[in-house]
Amino acid sequence: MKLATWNVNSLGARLPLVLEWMEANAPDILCMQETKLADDAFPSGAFAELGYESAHHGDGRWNGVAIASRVGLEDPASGLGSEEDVHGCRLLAATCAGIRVHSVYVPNGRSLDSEQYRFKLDWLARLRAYLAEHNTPEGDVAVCGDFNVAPDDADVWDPAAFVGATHVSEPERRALQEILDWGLEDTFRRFHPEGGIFSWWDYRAGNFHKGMGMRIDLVLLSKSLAARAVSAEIDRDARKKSPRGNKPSDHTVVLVELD
DNA sequence: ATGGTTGCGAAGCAA
Repeated sequence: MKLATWNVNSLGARLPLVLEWMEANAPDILCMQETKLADDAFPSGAFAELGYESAHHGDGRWNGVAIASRVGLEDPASGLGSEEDVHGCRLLAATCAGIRVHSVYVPNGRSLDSEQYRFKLDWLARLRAYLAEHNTPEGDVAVCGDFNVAPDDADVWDPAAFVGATHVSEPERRALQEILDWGLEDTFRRFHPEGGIFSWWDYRAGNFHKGMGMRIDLVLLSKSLAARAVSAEIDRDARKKSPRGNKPSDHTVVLVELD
C-alpha cells in the first residue's frame, strides 16, 4: 500500500504532471494540497480514468485539498468548522482501505509578526482538537499534507538563514509536536533521521539546484499504521521538469509504503 | 546579492 502527499500548487496547472506521476508510481492513496480549484472544476473524471475515486474541498482561487484513492474512498468530510471556512479550504478527510486519511494544508503564516502567523498557530491547535474529536489514536489514522513547519533544524537547508522566520519557530514546532503527541509519528523521520532531505524548494534563484530547501510536507501515522510502514521516501525527481515536459510544483511528493 | 519565480488573472497578491 503506497500512501503519498503532494502540494501540487494548482491542480489546474499541474494535472498533466500529477497524472503522469500517478501512472508511473501507482500510489494507492494520493493526498493533494493547493489545488486552487472550486469543487465544480475538480477533474474527478481524469482520476477515474486511472482507476481512482476522488474527493475535493475547494472554493476557487486559493487553497483547496483533495484525496484520490484506488482502494476505496468513503465518508468524505471537509473543513474544521465554520471559522476555518472563512480562511479557505484546508482539510479533507476520507476513509480509504480502513484508514482515516486526512489531507491538510496548514496556513503559511507569512511572518512572525503577521496576523496570519497567529491564525496558523490557532489552526494547528484546532487540527489537533479535530483529530481528537473524530478519531482515536488506537485507530488507523493518517494525517498527510503541507504543514508549513519544518520539524527540526535538520529539515532546513541552513537554519541560520531562518532565524526570525516562520516554518521553524518554536511555537510552530510545539504546535506540530502537540499533534504528534496525540498519537502520530513523523514516519519519514524514522527512516531518515539524518535530515537534509527536503520536500519544498522556492522557485526563485535556482534554490532547488542549490539544495536550498525544507522538509515541510509530512505523512503522520498512528501507531498501528506506523508499525506497517516499510519505507518513506521523498521523490526529488518530481520537483524537476518531467520527461514529457510538464512543469513542477515547488513541492514534491512524500511517499510512504505500508505492508 | 533584500534579489529571484510561479499561478491566478489581468494588477497585485500569495507563496
